[in-house]
Amino acid sequence: MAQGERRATRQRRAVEEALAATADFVSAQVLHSRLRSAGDTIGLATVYRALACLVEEGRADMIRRHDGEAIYRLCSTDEHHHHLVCRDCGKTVEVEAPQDEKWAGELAHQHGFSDIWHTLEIFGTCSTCHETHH
Amino acid sequence: MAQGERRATRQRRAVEEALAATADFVSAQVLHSRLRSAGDTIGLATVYRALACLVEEGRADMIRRHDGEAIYRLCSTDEHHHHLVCRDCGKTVEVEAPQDEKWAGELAHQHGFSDIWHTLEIFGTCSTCHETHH
DNA sequence: CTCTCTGCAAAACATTTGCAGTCGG
DNA sequence: CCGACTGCAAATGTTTTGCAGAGAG
Repeated sequence: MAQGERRATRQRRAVEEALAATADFVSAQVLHSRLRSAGDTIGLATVYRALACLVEEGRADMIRRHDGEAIYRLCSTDEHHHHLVCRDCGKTVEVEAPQDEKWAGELAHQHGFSDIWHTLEIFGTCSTCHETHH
Repeated sequence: MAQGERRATRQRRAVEEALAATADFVSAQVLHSRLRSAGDTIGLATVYRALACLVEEGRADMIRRHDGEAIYRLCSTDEHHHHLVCRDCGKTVEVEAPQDEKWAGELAHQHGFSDIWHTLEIFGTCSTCHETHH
């Protein structure tokens, strides 16, 4: 957890590559089974640990589905942004909210809050999944 | 789950009252221990079931903390709104985002998404907890 | 060599479910 | 009375942790 050094191992690399190969948000579980299917030998715990590192380093985003599962994605930019996520397949579109940044900050400040952090995620069903449904 | 009739029981009422007595978001676990401490005899599973009903009926809101725990609160209005929540004590301020509603809808539509749903929660540390910290 | 990382199995949690008994309407 | 509701314990599903051994630097 606390980074004393942080080593580049085969597994760590594999997780990052798998994450990079996915344009959309994926859960640790899914990522793990993909790696296994691809022939990699890696434990689920290791996937979780690797993801935690990436998030801690600020190289990946983690958001929560409404059902509580955590889903991850490599950050494409350093800037704060939000997502439009398909709740079925996970397909993601990165979007930015015009003035939410300062709006949220000011609002919070007015109420005496500090260390502000905010989420804005839009979930929906993408056209592909919509058709597939029935 | 599916409402065939829905009965008003002592436990159901107790959960709703306890929720009403709390201006802020609370987790099912916390609500349960409060009820127990207050002398009520009620099972944790029942609390979960009661909360699920309230949410289903649209009488309560459920949001997810970043750590994945679900927290609940009675809805004060029927209108869609967002929250400014203290991550330490749970203190909540109800806020509304100017035009996020239509913005999110249009944006999603442009990308072919349907059944839109969105979250916008602002987390921070309220002044009281900020002082308490050190 | 040393110290972090890994795998695995067990543990920790939050939440759900199966069931037999309870009780609202 | 009938069927929804309850408590409890067991089951789930995700994420974390303990530990002995492996491997990066």
